[in-house]
Amino acid sequence: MSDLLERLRGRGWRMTAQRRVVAEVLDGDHVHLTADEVHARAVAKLPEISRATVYNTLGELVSLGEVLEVSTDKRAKRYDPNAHRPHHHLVCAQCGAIRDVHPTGNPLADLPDSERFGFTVSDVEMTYRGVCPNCASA
Amino acid sequence: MSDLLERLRGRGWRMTAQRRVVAEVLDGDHVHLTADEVHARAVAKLPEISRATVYNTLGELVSLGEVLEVSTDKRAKRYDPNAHRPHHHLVCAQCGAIRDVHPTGNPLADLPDSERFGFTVSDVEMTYRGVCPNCASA
DNA sequence: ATCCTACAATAGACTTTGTCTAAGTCAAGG
DNA sequence: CCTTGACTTAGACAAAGTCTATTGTAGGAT
Repeated sequence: MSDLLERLRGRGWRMTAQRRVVAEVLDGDHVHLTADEVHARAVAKLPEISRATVYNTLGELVSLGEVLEVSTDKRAKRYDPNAHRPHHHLVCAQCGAIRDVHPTGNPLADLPDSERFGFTVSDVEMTYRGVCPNCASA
Repeated sequence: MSDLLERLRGRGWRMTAQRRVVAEVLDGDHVHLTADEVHARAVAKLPEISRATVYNTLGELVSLGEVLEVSTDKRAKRYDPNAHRPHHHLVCAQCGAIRDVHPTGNPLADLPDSERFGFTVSDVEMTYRGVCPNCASA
């Protein structure tokens, strides 16, 4: 993720303080912030950044394939900067904590033709649910 | 689903015209309506039913385990009356059509301990994505 | 059959999440 | 350093969902 800014510049992105801040906020592993959380953290670094800019920038990052949209809870979308290795998610049913996980196996092969209804199936998204150690001990 | 009303009565549910209508609207296979769609169809059968009642009733049905909430697109939640056989979903990326599917294999077993981060994992939800025959031919 | 009462339904205000627009600002090439 | 088109802004708007105070009613008690 540290070279994200470089890659974006290379793609002809016009670099602005706002975009830099949004990219910085999204840096890290197991980061899955909502747009509002991204905005809150961005404001802490750059008080005059607007909500619309955060939404625009997140949308652009998603279009460029640099960030993934995930919706593990049924509320707001979350943004996942770990777009370069495919992965799935493990979510705590109680506190909502999210971890990136890499199951073995090939779930696409597990869908028989008779269950495809003529669709051309290209992808599968898996959300494991459970209780995290923190909530289990509480 | 036809005996849903019976089961609910057995659970001490107070039966009202509104609840009956919501349950009727949800009847069927491969039914995945949004709350608003449920409301629209309910209004057709019982014009004075309110939006809040539809939301309340859907929420109660979900709590009772009679209906599942699914969020295949990132917009509104959808309600799936097929709560008695576990299943996953296949979604058309273009038109949003949804089918219930039953993959083989045991995805829970495909998540190694090293990828569980101490969670007690109890469930997995899979969303296959692709293009339906209709959209493919268009 | 009628009455009571707790539970259910209603309208509409409110909240959250996200999108759009018109006008001002600024990065980067010339 | 000027220009220009892309970027940002504030705030209005929209969609999805929740909450509240009030009114209505299902179903047991009488």
